[in-house]
Amino acid sequence: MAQNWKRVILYGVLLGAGTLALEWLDYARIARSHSLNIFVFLVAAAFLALGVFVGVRAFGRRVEPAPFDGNPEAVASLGITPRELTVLQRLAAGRTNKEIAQDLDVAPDTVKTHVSRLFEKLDARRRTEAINKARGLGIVP
Amino acid sequence: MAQNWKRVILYGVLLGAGTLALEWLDYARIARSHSLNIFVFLVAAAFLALGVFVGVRAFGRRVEPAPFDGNPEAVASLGITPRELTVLQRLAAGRTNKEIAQDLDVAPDTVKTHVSRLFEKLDARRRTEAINKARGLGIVP
DNA sequence: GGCGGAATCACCCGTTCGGGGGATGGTTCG
DNA sequence: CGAACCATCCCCCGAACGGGTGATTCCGCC
Repeated sequence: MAQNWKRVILYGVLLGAGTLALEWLDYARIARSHSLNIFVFLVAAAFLALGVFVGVRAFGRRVEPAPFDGNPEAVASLGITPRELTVLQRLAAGRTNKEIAQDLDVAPDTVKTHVSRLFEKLDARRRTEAINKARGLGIVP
Repeated sequence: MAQNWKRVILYGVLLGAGTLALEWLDYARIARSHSLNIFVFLVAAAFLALGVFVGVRAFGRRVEPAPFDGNPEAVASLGITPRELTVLQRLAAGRTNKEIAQDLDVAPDTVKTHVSRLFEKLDARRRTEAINKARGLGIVP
């Protein structure tokens, strides 16, 4: 949300810059010395291109239910600790407790504890359930 | 893909219509009787709006890796049977073998067989792995 | 009419999960 | 300092999972 405002301002500035650039061209002189048709065509083409660019950049993609930004809000509101988050990411990657333990260089029992806590915080009883809920929250891709 | 061509043609026609509309306005007369500034501004604004519209419609969203259409091609190429597919969908929903058995009104051992075959066909050794691969192929949401 | 694929079910066996419980260090904060 | 929290590890135990093998039924197809 915060980024959207920045985006709007950015493109507003871009539009202003484009307008100023046109002024700078001293278009009236061009229009007098050349065909008005050509000048208007150039203006139209330039703004058309600018419009396409702005349209794509400002309103393109998006919409996807969970854009996956790691959703720090959800992580924080659920009280998921950093260590638990790393475990959750590997859990969602389909790794076993033992594999996660080797990845993180800890004992399998430690991973079990983290996973159990994750189950509580995500209100899940199985790892597949935890994966689905984490995905639904955008915590995991 | 086929729809994209239609889309390109449609917007091409739209652009042509816009240009003709401008001609129809007898812009030269307007330009002479009013300020050239105003006229150019109007043209720019109109094409800018058109550009945004075209940009959003032609290039908006898209891109999502697996649009999820149930991907019948992948299902067929992997030789996944209809029954296995229904099992796979529930498997991906995070249900246990026993729950799936109750859903489909069969014995748990039957579900185990289907799941084992799915593992072979998806080249997975764990259900979490199977879920990820099926998702990557767009077979499940 | 037999042959193969599918769906169904069964049994065995070893591994993994998941739920208890408890314990130890280290930090941070009041 | 003590409480709270985090991370780490241990043990027990029942349930679920996964691999292997085999059997039956049904159906379509050559």
